[in-house]
Amino acid sequence: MTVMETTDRAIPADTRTDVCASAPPRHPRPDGQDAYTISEVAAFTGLTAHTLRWYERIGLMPHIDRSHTGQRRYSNRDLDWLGFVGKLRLTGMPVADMVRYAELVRAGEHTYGDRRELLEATRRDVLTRIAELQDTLAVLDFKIGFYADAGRRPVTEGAR
Amino acid sequence: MTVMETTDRAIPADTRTDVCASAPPRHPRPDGQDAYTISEVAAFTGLTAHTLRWYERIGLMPHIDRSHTGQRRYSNRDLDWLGFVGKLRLTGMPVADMVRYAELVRAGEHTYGDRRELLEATRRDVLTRIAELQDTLAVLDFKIGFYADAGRRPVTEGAR
DNA sequence: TGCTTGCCTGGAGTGCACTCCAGGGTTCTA
DNA sequence: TAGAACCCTGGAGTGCACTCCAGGCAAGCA
Repeated sequence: MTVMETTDRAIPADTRTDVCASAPPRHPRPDGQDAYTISEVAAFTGLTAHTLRWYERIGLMPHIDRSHTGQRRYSNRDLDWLGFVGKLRLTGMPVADMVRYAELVRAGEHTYGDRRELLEATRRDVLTRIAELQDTLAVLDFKIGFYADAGRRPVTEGAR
Repeated sequence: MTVMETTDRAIPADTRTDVCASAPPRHPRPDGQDAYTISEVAAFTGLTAHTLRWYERIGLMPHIDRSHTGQRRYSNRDLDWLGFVGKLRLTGMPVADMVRYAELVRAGEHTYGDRRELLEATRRDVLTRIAELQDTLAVLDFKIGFYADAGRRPVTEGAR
């Protein structure tokens, strides 16, 4: 195990639980299992099997194990990665940028700096988006307030 | 003036400034002018002229005045509307839903209830998105923290 | 043994939100 | 009054992120 794909993987197993306590929650998944079919993963993640195969094709996934007949067998590690990708997707990050991050992860530890930069840029984007949304919320509240008032006023007076 | 297109328009001119004081800020625009060419509006809003024409085609804009030669002349009211549309766009609302809202506005005052419902649904979406983004922020901070630590540790120890 | 279900692949298709084009008229500045 | 810059229209094209299809292999089971 030389390359880490998500942060908690880098931590030795004996100290793992402590760190995971502060780590974000993972996708719900059955215990004691580490090999899932594509349809199981689709059910866990909410993505379609099509999308999972497509993610692999474009280089967004690490290498996925295969059964002796060639069917995909996803590991818990893959599920972690998909969980993170899901978060990035929520930020509106283009898939191409996620692929770039995935490439950095595959490239090894010497890309830590680049990875951090990319995540920090994403972080700034997220903060901007939150601010925009809060701004929008204010506008919505203003308008909703207007319509609420209008509903309380007699129909003939007020807006016109 | 029987139909209001944005809330502040419904308020008589003499009481307007009071209400606008609590209203969200508008697009910056020159004073004492109420007719803008499409390229001026493009500059104010950040949209392209193409997009502005397309918005009109799909029914997202109210009727836009024309000069005697047929060129569009946008009013301050149109700019207000575009500002609001911009906010809705930030929420990720599909254009089709915005068109629906625009239709309600065109339909008249009896759609106040529907408009309010639509805005309240949007408000709920916005709150959900903000929560998702804050969640994502936590994940990003966790990972950024990891990479920051890794940078402070000697290369040979730590992650592996 | 046949049937259903699930999975595989490369490649084509879809929906959304623009974005551009061709061909032509209008407005501004020198 | 000429040339550049701007604006008009209908319709076609683009990029993104999936989404689906055809044709075929493999496993479970009645």
